[in-house]
Amino acid sequence: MSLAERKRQLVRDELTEAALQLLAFQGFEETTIDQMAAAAGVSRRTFFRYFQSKEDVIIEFLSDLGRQLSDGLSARPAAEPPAVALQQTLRVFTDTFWEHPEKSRRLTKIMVGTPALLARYLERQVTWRATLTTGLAARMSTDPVPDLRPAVLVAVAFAAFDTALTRWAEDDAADLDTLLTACFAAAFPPAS
Amino acid sequence: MSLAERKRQLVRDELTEAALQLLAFQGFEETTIDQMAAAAGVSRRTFFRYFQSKEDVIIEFLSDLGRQLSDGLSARPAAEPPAVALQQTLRVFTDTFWEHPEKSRRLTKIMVGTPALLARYLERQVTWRATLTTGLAARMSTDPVPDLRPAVLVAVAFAAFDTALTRWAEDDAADLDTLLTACFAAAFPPAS
DNA sequence: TCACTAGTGGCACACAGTGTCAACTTCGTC
DNA sequence: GACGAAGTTGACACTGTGTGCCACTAGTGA
Repeated sequence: MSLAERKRQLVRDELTEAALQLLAFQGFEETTIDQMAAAAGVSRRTFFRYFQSKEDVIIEFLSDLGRQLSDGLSARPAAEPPAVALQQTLRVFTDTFWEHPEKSRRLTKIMVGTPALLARYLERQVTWRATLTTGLAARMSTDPVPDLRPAVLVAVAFAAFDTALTRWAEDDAADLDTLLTACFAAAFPPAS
Repeated sequence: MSLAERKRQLVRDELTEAALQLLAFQGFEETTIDQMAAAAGVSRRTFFRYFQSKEDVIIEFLSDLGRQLSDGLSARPAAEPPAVALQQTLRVFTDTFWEHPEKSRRLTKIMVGTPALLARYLERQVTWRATLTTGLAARMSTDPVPDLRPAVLVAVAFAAFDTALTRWAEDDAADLDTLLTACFAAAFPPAS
């Protein structure tokens, strides 16, 4: 990695860390971009050269998850039933979270507890759903336009995931993997 | 309704109608509040006395649906299985839409197609989910905190609903009720 | 006629986000 | 080491959202 790239990464990290520090004891709404930029020692204009919006500082950690998700689904064995394949695909989240457990939880709590951030997350989820739906339709060898099943299955999978994630953010003692398994079991009853 | 109230309603209607007119051939992002206010013949300041945000002009039509949803669920017979009760509860949407079919579809299309509006809708759905979860837990006579099933069932119901709604917005020939039934059938397989 | 109230417009302000430009750093090339 | 291209930055200006405040007006009742 070149010097310029490392410098860029440094500023980026400084910015996110400063943002998290401020958010921790002010809320998200109460923290201004000027404060985050000042705390990181850069100008407001520079902030927007690293992040597209105020929300992006927090949401960024799930930026390239879209590609990972579609890759994950196509990596699952073709014989696997949809519900299992989807559950395993959504493990990219738990895997990513596992790299920085305490930070992930902190971010998730903030995200779930802040309407503006939750909205951005859900907005992004819509695009993930679309890609996974086409992927699932392909492996089910059906056309997602007349056949609603792929879209519904993906939506149900995310419904289970969101429930697990929300609970995980609320309950510090909970384990995300356990919650995920429980939610998928409830969402996809044994018969399916 | 008093004169003052009717006047207020008049301004409100004028404002939403003006907004829809503008949105129809500009986008949502491209339309400013100044334009909407000017088109309705009021000041920008007055706009914010009727709507909390730019999004609210469009999203408003699902404002008191939260209460209707929880009322709807508690009105369902106790013996009814959760999946059926939830599907019937979500009919408040189709019922509401049925009052102004063409307008509802227009609004839904705009909503589904505009990230900012979709985000607001999903944000609101989160609160609906919470209230329906407590309601469903009560009728299942279980505690939603350790028992994840109520939350998951509600989430799955909305997953089915969203899929139906999205498809309905995309396909002009489709019937929302038919789509809803199909999505619920796919989300809650006969075994459950 | 005199308050009282609700609705309104106008003004100022804070903040998010974008375009532009001049200054500066980095890096490869001669 | 000098030089120019390319990338990074700060400063400024500007649009647009959303809010607080105050003065004005119209209707309402005493």
